Amino acid sequence: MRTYTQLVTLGMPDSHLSEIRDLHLFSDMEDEHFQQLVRASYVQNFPPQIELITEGDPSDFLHILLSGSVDLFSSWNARETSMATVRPVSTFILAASVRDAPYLMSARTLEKSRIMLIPSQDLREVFGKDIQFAQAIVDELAQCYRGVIKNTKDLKLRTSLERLANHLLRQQARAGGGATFVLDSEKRRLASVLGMTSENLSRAFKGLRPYGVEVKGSQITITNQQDLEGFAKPNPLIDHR
Amino acid sequence: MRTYTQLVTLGMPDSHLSEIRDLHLFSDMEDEHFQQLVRASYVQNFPPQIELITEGDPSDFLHILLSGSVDLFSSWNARETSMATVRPVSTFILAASVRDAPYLMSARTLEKSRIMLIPSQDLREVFGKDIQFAQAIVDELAQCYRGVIKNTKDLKLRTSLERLANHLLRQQARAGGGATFVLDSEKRRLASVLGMTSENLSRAFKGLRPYGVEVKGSQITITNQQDLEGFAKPNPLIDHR
DNA sequence: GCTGGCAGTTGACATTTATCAATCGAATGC
DNA sequence: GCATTCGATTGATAAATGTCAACTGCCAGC
Repeated sequence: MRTYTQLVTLGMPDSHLSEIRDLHLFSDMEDEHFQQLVRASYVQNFPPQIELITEGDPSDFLHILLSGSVDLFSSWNARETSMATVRPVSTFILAASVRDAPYLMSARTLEKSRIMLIPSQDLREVFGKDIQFAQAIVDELAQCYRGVIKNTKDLKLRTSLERLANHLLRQQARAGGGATFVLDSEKRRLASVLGMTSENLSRAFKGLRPYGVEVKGSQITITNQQDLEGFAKPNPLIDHR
Repeated sequence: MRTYTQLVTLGMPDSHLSEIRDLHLFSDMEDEHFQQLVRASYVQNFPPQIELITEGDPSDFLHILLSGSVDLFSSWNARETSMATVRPVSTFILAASVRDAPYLMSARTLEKSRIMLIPSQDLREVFGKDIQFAQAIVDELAQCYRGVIKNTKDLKLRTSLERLANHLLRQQARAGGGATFVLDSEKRRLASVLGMTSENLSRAFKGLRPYGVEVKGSQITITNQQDLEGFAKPNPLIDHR
């Protein structure tokens, strides 16, 4: 297996390698240690709709999404919810890897995706001897933690209409701040991420019309920024992402 | 201020010090580094209902609750919700400290509490030179992260009745597993933690009566363990705490 | 042993959200 | 070009949850 691993790794284009090296997680670590991680890892292409990991399974690899997109989701009692969307270039399930604990979420590709896998064991080994890397992992974990806390506040303190309004404002900002932008996920996934049904999302979009939100397919136009912000009341302690 | 700090620190009873030393977070670190942290820190007693930290403020200290209990809560738009209850001996707002970022939650004492405060700056300094400590922080952070993820799953995948049922099962287990146990917080706080109103919690308790839950004040008796578990469907990927 | 205050409960009602079924509409395949 | 499929929408309805007001019961303080 290690042989296969190396073969695949050798096939990794330099562009990807340097992109990974520049990730906050790796940028400050010793070159030798980085090489050690890369040698142990491998890169693979996945088609859309492939379940990469299943909640409850042991966490053998830290995953790094190089291109494409991945849905993190969870199930219980025949219900399912989208927890987050991973976009390149970033890691996912870091917490499970460092704790050597079972995954709490499942992951599936949304589109064709290129993913680097670092064996959790190697991750922990390098972690133990590279303080810069340790620092970076702490930073990344703390950021993830804060992200989930913000999400919890969003869920507990806001109605679904308010969550949608703030989501649109965040997405608008990420898209450059223009009045018109395009939703980056299916509406039913968006509904699940926001903790509602897709029917309810449809109605929520209508409910935002009085505040200056126009919807045409997946294209959103905010015709009255002030009104929308007045309703959404965005807050850096919840919404800054 | 440092003088005051040291004075207070010197007044810390050894029992507390060794208890802190045995905390997972500190147990493996160099003695010298531990001493450095302790010298920089101070310990203080707070009466009940004191707001220790306010969300949005810069995070100057890592807090360690030595005795008493603390409520972590958040507000938005005139609404408020309890995010978690901190019980001794454990840390809180670690993520904000290591990131040097503003608090995302406020904290108030629920009862008379003894709290140790470690300046975030010292924390980060020692962190940079003690790999064991770094390791422990990563572990703690990862655990916190996983806790919040579980909470999010609880909120998004379960109804309030199901959340209450599972909460009772968890609390029962923590209390030793007997059929009768006592709730460890006010019902209105419990309601807020579970993401519901206190009126709704009252009705939820009634709704669990058919599954063998008897309520007398804050004393709960589970008369039919099987029925309750059959309804609650507890799951280690959500409920193990 | 009153009595005021307060957490908790209850009932009536409003709002929010989910469910189910039907339909629309754009994209896909033959 | 037409049928099929699937996501999205809509309407009707049900269920869950929140709100408001009144009331209960217990405890603390005089």
